Amino acid sequence: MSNKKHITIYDIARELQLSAATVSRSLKNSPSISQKTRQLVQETATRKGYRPNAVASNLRRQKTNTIGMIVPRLDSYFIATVLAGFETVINPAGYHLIISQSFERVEKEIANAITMFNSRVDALIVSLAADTTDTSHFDPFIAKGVPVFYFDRVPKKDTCRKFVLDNFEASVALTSHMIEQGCRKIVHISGNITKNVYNDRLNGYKKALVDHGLEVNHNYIITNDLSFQSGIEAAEKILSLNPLPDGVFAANDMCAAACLQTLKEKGIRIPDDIAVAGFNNDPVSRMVEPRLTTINYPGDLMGKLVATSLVDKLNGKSPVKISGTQIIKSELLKRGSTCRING
Amino acid sequence: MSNKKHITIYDIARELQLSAATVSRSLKNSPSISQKTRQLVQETATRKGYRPNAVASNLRRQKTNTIGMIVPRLDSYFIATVLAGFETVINPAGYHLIISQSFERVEKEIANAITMFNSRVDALIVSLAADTTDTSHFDPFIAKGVPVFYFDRVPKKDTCRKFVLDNFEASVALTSHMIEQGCRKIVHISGNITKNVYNDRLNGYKKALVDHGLEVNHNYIITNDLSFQSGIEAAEKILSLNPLPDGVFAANDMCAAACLQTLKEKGIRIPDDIAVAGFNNDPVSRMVEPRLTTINYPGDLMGKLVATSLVDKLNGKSPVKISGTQIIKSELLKRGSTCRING
DNA sequence: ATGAAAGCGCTAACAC
DNA sequence: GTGTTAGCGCTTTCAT
Repeated sequence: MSNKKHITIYDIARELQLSAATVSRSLKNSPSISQKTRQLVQETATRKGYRPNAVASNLRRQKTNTIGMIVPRLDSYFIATVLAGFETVINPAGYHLIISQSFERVEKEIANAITMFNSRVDALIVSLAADTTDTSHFDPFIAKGVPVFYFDRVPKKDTCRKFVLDNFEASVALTSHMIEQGCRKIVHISGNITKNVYNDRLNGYKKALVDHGLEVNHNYIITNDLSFQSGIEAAEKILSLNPLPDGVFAANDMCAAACLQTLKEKGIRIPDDIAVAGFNNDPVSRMVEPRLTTINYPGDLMGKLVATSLVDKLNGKSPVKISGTQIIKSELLKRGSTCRING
Repeated sequence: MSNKKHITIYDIARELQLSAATVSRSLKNSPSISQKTRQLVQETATRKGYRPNAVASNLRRQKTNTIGMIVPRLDSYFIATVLAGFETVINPAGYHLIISQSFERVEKEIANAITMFNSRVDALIVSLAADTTDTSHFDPFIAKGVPVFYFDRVPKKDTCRKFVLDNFEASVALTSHMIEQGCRKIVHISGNITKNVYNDRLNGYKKALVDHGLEVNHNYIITNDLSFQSGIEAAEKILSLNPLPDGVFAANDMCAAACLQTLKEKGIRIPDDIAVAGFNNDPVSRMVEPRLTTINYPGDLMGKLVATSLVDKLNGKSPVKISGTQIIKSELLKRGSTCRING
């Protein structure tokens, strides 16, 4: 913390011949203190370089005004936009954020949860790690009445508060669009299907196929970690399939883009030979050529919704909703990588 | 923080007919407590669901074991890799991280600095906002002996500890490579040149031109915010130049990629008509076609270096270095967007 | 090997 | 309008 001494309210009190209580009240502009005293205290505080000790205040108030957030990784455009939206709401409300990454591993997620709990965050926001199936490491928060909200990667159980995109509907819309463009043999590249987001996308894909009288071919479903590298490997696998597929729908843009690029390098024409689509509307979706058809995932909006709902709850403004799922409408962005008709 | 009650060491002490001091010591495995008592206390703590109150401990110890980090934005691949590297070093050392974003604005950076100070972070790591010129908002940390380390976007003054890439040398190497590929009229797209990173890149570009007997044409230097959108606008500006440039070196990959793509759409052949290069080795650099020549910016390594140096200092293992700059070697990645010879 | 007591800096009843 | 007092939960000297 420091080696040199901090100025405390006692230092100010002594100098002004006042009690610590008066100083404390003046500093927070309590109306029970005279204008004159308040101003005097505030000036003195500024002059002496007083900085309130939030640690002491937090201990005394039993509140930290800190919201903890645990996310799989920070290097995702979607997460970054959620964070941006989230902060714009909670900061004016007097809260700040502490962020940690699980790196997609439960053990780290558990460790982070413990740290957050011990730091006495006022609320916890979580998007689950890839291999998290059990969420009992968040139970202590619930038991102590600390709100735990999930977004994007949420648990199955419905005794919690969740914010998700309409992954299923988005996937149906996207797959249907590909079918309308003439695709009949569509490969789906999925992530870890124990996660709602990937499972819903997979199910939406299947539903659209069935609705259009197409068969679900299990050889056409590839599961990997949706990374850049996996996109390249998926492309190679796709090229080895017989008959050759005429569409690829990957569950994120990074993987879709890498796949598209690799297919092109192998001489496949996009979208004529194989149409390709992604998910998330990540900046990379506009970098590849042709641009990637994808689903707009409004992270900023999601961040704001979660934050607003949370702040309302922390301020006791909303009825205490322990559970409930808020579903955010997605938007299909039709772009060159799937549009055979208008090129 | 909570509405229901937390278990404290007093609860354990009462149950076991011990003093709080003994419980506290047992919990941290102090050798002055008998094995038997220690084990008993630990078992009881687990059974009762005891969770140490870090807030109280921090207040008492005058140390939070928390490192604050202020970055311009989180939606940058480089920053994300720095964070990943940083955490892998500080966590095992018993520290955790609190992150906040300045969104490239000083006012937010100042507000974040105040919050970090009041939260009594044990150290502060900063990469400056675009419009930060004065860094006096970090003085209170210095005054209290809290280490402040800068990385990437660092202040000019050398009375601080900094970690940077060899931006100047990297830029010289990249520009020279373009000249060797036959470029004679190279446009440079720069960011805010009050920032070392952009200023150094600009100067490296100029140096390489001069070294090769080429003239620095100020119409060929475009300054913007290096965003995707700015890349598109820069491309339009470039196409309006007479004579048409034969090379573009943008100070980051996102802008370079957007520019490359826009140029291509306007019928320019890359690299034959115009060669394009970026900076950072962001994933987008491998998404465009041809792939973008760029400078590898090892964020992971930088994060680890900063963290190691900081942990050493916090543990008193290193001589107290108040200042000093550590320069990290970059690497030129020659790719299709500039290579005319082997295409 | 264990306990008593003080105090980190702040806030909030409760007094007057 | 201001002061007194107690205490948030923990750690640590000093005793024993």
